[in-house]
Amino acid sequence: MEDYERNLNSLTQEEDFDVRKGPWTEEEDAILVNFVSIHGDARWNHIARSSGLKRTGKSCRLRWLNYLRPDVRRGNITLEEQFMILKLHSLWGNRWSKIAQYLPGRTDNEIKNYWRTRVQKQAKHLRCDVNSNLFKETMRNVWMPRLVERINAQSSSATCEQTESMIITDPSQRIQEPVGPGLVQFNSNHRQFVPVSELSATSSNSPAETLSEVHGGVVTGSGGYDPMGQTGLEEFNDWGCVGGGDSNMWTDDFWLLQDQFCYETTSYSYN
DNA sequence: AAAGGCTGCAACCGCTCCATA
DNA sequence: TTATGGAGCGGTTGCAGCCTT
Repeated sequence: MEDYERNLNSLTQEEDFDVRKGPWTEEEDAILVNFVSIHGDARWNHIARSSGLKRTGKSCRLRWLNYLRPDVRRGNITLEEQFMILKLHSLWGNRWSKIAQYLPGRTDNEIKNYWRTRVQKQAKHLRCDVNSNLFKETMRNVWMPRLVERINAQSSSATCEQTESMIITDPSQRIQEPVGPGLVQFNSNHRQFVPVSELSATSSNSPAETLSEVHGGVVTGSGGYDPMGQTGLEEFNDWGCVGGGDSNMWTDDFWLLQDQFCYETTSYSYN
C-alpha cells in the first residue's frame, strides 16, 4: 500500500538518486539535448536515468518542451498570437495545451503565463472576475476587435513593417509608433464599447448615443482619452509598441475599460 | 545608492488519463 | 480486471531582474 501510494505520487523515481531541482545549467541542457537527439523525446524517466542527469523524467520533459525543443519560439507574444489566445480561450477556457497547438512554437506554459500576467491582471485592476460574462463580453467586443484593427493596420503599413523588423533586430530598442487611430463608441444595445467600424457595420445606433450622453460628460478632442472624464466617443491615442508584440494594448485600453466597468456597475440607475 | 515592492517567467507539484503487462 | 508506469495537464511557487521610493 505504501509502495502504491509512492508510485501514485511519482516519488519512487525521485528516491533512486539525489534529485536536482531548480534552474537548469548549460551542461544539463547540453546533455539533455544530446540525449534526446539520439534517443528521441519519449520515455522521459528512462532518459532521466540513462543520461546521468539527476533530474526527474518530468523535469526533463518540461525542460525539453518549454525551452530546449528546436521549434520553440522565444520572445514577445505578437498581436496575432494575442488575438488567438483571447479567441481560443473564449472557446475552450484554460485548456492551455489545446490553445498552444494553434500557436506554433508557443508552449502551454507560456500561454498560461501570458494569461495570468496580462489578462488576469487587467481583470484584477478592473475589480471583476476574469470568468465573468461581463469581462468575457468586453474581451470579445472591445479587445479583440481592437486587436484586429491593430493587426490590419500593422500589415498594411510598410513603415510599421520596417519598424517591426528594426525592433526584432534590436529588441532592446522599443520604439513607440502609432498604429492608427481607433474610434470606439458606446453601443446601448449591448451596453458596451465597440469600435466605430464594427458599430457602423452592425448597428444603426446614432453616434450621439454615447457614454458622454449618458454621463453628461464631455467628449475630448483628438488628444486621446481622458481617464478622469466620462467620455463616450474616444479617439484612441493609440501608442502601442509595434511588432515587438508586447503591445501596450492592455495599458492603452485600461482607462477605457475601467471607465466602462464603472459604467457597467452603475448604469442600471439610468434605466 | 540602497532597500523594498512588483512583475514575469521557469520550474515544480499534484492530479488524471492512458497504455500495457 | 487490475496494478503499474509514463505522459500530460492545470495550478502554484520561487526567484531574478526591474522599478519605485
